Order: sequence, then C-alpha cells, then structure tokens
Amino acid sequence: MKELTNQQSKVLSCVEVYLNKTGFPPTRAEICKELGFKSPNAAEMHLRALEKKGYISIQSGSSRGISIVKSQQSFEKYSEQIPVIGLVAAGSPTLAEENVEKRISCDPDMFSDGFDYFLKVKGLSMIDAGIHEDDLVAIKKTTDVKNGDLVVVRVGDEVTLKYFKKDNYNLMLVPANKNFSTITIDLREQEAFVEGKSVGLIRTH
Amino acid sequence: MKELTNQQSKVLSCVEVYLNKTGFPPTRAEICKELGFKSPNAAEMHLRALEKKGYISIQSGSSRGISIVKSQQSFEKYSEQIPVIGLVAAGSPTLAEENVEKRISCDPDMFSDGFDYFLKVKGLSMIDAGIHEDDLVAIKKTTDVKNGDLVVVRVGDEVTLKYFKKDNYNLMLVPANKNFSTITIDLREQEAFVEGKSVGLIRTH
DNA sequence: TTATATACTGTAAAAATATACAGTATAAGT
DNA sequence: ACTTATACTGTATATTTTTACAGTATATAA
Repeated sequence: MKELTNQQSKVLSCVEVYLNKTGFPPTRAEICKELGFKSPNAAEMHLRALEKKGYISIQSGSSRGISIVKSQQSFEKYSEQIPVIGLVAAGSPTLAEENVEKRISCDPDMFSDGFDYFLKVKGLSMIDAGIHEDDLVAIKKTTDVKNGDLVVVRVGDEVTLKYFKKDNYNLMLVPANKNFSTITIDLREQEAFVEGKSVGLIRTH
Repeated sequence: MKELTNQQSKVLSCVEVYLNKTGFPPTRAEICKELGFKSPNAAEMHLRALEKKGYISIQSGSSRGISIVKSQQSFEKYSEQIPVIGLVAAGSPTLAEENVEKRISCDPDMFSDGFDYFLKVKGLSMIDAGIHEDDLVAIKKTTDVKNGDLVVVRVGDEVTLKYFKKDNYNLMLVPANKNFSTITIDLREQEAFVEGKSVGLIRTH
C-alpha cells in the first residue's frame, strides 16, 4: 500500500471520524470546514489521491459516496480490543501500556456483567476451581465484592487471584489448591486493595 | 421500542443492507428502486416513521443523512453471533435452530484457530481438566484430530466431550475424572463420528 | 532553469437529493 | 357511515453536492 502524504492522512482520518460520529460519510464541503480548507476542490483532490492509492473508493455521481477500503484506525465498532495483563508477582495490574501483553478483540458484554481487562493466570493456586496457568480471567474493576467472589487483590506489591472472605478485621484470601494455604490479613495492620472481581474465564486449548 | 409495520421493517432492512454493501446510506430514490416504490415520498414517509419510533435518525437537509440507531439485524461487522449448543445426552450437536440455546457475540478468531460453535458442558467427566458443568467449550468442526486432543465424538445417539486416543481399531474416549472410566470402542464393530475438537473455553462466574 | 508534484483558492454549472404538497386506495375500528 | 392509520403515486422546487475549469504558490528533482 502506497504511503500517504500528511494532508491525505488528515483527510482520510477526517472521513473516518465523521463516519464514526454520524454514520455516513462527509461531503467535500464538510471536509473543508473540518480541516480549514476554503475550496471544495481541495478536498476533492485529496479524495482522488486517496482513491488512487487504494484507501477509499468513490462512487462517482453519488453524494457522500465515499467508502473506506483500508482503515487507518485499526479499531472495530462493536467488538472492542480488550487488554490482556500478565499477573506479575509484584505490582498492581495497571492498564499502563507496558503491562499489556496483547489485546483480544471481543464483546465486552460477552459475560453477564461487562469487564475491563483479562488477567493472565500464573501458578496453580486456583487449580481446583478449574483455573489453570495461562487461563485468561475476565476482570471487572470494582471494590464491591462479597464473600466467595473470585477477586484480584493487591497487598503491598503482590497481586493475587483468590476467593474473597472477610470477617471483622480479617481479610482471607482463599486458594483452591490443598497445597497452598489461605493468606490472612489483619486490616488494622496491613492494607489490602480489591482491584476487581472475576466475571468469566477463557482458555485456549 | 415500538413495533414496526411490515413495510417499515423492509425499509429499515433495505437501509442496513445498503449500508453494509456500500458503506454509506441510500437516498430516498434508491430505497424506492430497491423496494419497487414509484414515488420518493413513499420512502420518505417510512423513514419518518422509523425516526419517530427511534430506529434511525435523520439529519435534515443532508443527503443520505440516515444513521441507524437500533439495528434490526443483530449481527455486527467483525464480531459474529456464535451459537451455543447444549450438550444433550442423545443426538448429534447440530446447528439446527432447535438446538441453539442462545447466541453470543464474539470474535471467531478469539482463539488461535477459529471455531464454529460453543458446546455447553453437562456433567463432571472432564473436571480434572478444569472443565466444569455449564462451561462453554469452543468447538471447531473438523475430523482432523490427534491423540490427546479434546474432541466431540458421537457414538450412536450419544455425544460426549472427551480426550481422544486411538490405536489400531480401538478408539478410546478418556475422561478427566477418576470416578469415570474410559470408553473403548472397537471401530470394526461400532461406528463413531468425530464432530470436532475444542480450541478454547469460556466460563461465566 | 524547467519540469513535476503537492497543496491549495475561487467560481460556476450540472446533477443529485430532500422534501413539501396534492392526491388515491384500502383495511380496521367505532 | 365516518374516522384513522397505513401505504402509496405524481409533481415540483429549493437546496445540497459533485465536479469541471482556471488560477496561485511552494518545494523538489533533473
């Protein structure tokens, strides 16, 4: 695919943004207004160039007859790109770019609840709950959790995925593996942050 | 959402199809041509009704200024509606409408391989593989399976999800639960059909 | 120095398009 | 019998839109 000039790229982007906002393509005049051109021919020439380079196609004679052939933006409308975050031993699972292993395109309403990211499981502490190493657990960011929920908790710099159990001042992080033991935290002595809870799981065989 | 009349439904559908095909909405005249109307006002009136009922919005004064608010077709462009099929004790897991419990919108390339449908797991025979009751196993239709693959096999009227193992004339369907025993089938005496294999799994917590 | 490509302004006309208005027909409800 | 809603035809016009043509300016390559 041929390279675009700076201005051509701006015009293509303008068409895509307009299309996303309104649901139909812009006219030459509207592109001019958006980009500050004073002549519809400015837009026309850029569109012609974009068509010649294969980025759009123009239905001649039709108003707004522009369709995108090759999008600059790589996002899709309804299936979002959900980030996958590695469950590293230390540090909060932030959505910062350096923690995002990859992105998976899927429907954020795939599970009943909606979710914000996938956490890639390390270790075998939840194996008896059918959660294996490298499974992707769908996490919804929330602090509203109940006893028995599968939650992501950060204690100091450690992040873990465990069952949640709380009585009075004691927070218990319960594993599902008889070789691991429950972590008990006295909240008067140590802080713990609920980062979110699991609403689903996906695994690639 | 208010009900649509038969003709309004046709017009909405026409707009959606046109949009999918060309990338921009049709004019009144084009709708007429498609549906056999002889007056642009026919299309106009239906569009007004669709706007009043909340299915589309019309940007007045703009050519092709139609945008879909609520789509009739429930498919989205890149995220397909994947059928979920109940793993019934008897019968082939066909994609026939009566076997489809529901549809989930997700990317068919979510797993490495691509897949055709989800199978809803019944029973505990694969629990030690981390596959629980009501998990959705992503099945790719294929007969190309190797020993150790997790496969969907039909024997007579029974359909099961098991590990695949074959030597000479013996097909073994191996569970992952010590309370269940391996099913061995002598292929010279009995037929067995590999319906597909699992490429992934999703679970809702 | 002379092309050649990019990047526009400004104008105008032909074509496409939305949209108002005046009717006709039919079925369903009251 | 009368109203109301749906479902159109047919025509006309104002407006929107495409698109051609005639220029200007600037940078880069031959």
